[in-house]
Amino acid sequence: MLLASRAGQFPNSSKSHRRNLLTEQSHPLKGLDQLAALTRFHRGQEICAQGKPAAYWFCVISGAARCCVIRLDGRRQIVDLLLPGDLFGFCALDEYNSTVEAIAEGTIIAIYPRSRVEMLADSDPQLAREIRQLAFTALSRLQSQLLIVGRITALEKVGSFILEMVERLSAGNGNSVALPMSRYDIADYLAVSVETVSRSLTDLKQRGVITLARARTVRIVDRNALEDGESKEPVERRYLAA
Amino acid sequence: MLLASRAGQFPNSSKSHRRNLLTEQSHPLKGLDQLAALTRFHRGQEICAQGKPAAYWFCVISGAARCCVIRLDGRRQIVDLLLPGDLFGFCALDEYNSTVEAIAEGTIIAIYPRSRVEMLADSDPQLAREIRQLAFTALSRLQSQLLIVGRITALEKVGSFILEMVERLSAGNGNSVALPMSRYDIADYLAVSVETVSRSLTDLKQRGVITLARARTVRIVDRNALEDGESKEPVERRYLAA
DNA sequence: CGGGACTTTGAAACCCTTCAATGCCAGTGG
DNA sequence: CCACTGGCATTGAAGGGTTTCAAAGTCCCG
Repeated sequence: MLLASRAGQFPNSSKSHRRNLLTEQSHPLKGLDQLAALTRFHRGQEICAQGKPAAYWFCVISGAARCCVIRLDGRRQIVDLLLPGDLFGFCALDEYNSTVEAIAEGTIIAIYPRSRVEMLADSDPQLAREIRQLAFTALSRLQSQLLIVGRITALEKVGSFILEMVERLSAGNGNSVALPMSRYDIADYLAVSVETVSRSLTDLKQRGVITLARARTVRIVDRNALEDGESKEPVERRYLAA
Repeated sequence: MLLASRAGQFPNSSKSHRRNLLTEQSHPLKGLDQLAALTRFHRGQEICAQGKPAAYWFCVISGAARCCVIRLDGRRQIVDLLLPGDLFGFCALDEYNSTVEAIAEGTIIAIYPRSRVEMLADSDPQLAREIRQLAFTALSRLQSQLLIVGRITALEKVGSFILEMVERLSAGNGNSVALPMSRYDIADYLAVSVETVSRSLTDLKQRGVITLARARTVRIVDRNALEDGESKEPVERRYLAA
């Protein structure tokens, strides 16, 4: 029943994918693989919609997605960037309070029927703990974003954004990233205009802090400059902390 | 053991309070009352600290608290405002990633030993669901804040802030609030300067959108103006929406 | 009644948004 | 194969909003 309606909603889902990907890729909620419907999404395709019944939870297997809210004035705010391993679809009420769309072409999402997972969690405390853990991870993602959006200058926002993306997409090591999202996405994530994002990147490039092989390929040259972006007198602060 | 160390850490906690308040006040996690240590905090007093082991979860019984992070440059960002009924202290790792301080004098917090609550949740699926629910509520609080901080002008930010505070402190009905926090707190919550907060409030007052009986007593006169604050041509927008 | 924290107001400098236009790149169809 | 189209990215200039620095005003509590 649930599977049937889901198959109708997400025509690309296939069981052949499942066997390959869920065993190859590392992802949380391993214990739920038999409940997961793996589905492939096109760039821009909607995964779940604000206002619709919150019947599923989702996990990014590969690719990327944006969780966004459209304001009354038409502006879009991205309230979460979802990368492989991230669980989403949580909401306090019965309806999704945001819309999620795939960013990368061919983004693969594991779709879990919420009520069945919750029933399973009722009898499996370990699973319940994993779900809590993933919710806490979502909380800390949002807090990080709030800290980035709360910075003063756009240069700081873009700098922190690059650091975060390198951290999350390169698994901590490495200094370069292939950003999956457009300047528009970055702008709506940081709550600044597209032009400002572009200017900030150009600025960072000209200062020798980053290089841009192609528009979306960022390499960090001077990590300290990015990290110190938060403070105007980095040296002073370090003494205070010590 | 846990109780002993806690009593040392929070000298104001008392069992006499517990019996009165936990029965009088409505709060979540009713089933955990026997684990809760009710503690009273002074204005500005620290409830939990960034970097310390995350051994407790907390619930605001009365008063208010701010969850904040200090940046390298010394600026403070408030990443959550905690009001009666809000659960906090969740974190993805083993240490708190933010510091929580009481805002109102005599704020009362229920303190739960995390490991014992989690053990209890292992054997009580209903409790596990309640905790998840409260975590999702925390997520949606954070998302709301992100939407407010992501607005363009300070006037919009302050306007949304007032609406949110009326909503959360007056339980939805009523048009006036006694804000428990200072302009500095509001500024750090909205990521703008104190002066801008003050100017925005003055501006709203002079436009007849709100009145300020005393500095922290806000009454909404023209709710539409606040809600339309997201758009620059409120009249136009209304036509669009219709 | 005074001190201290909180709040408000003013003016200059700076940053961002907005509007406009150009440049870049890939995919499509002739 | 090439021109064309549309989405994405960059750059420029003007205007407006916010920060910052400075100072005065207000309120509460001891």
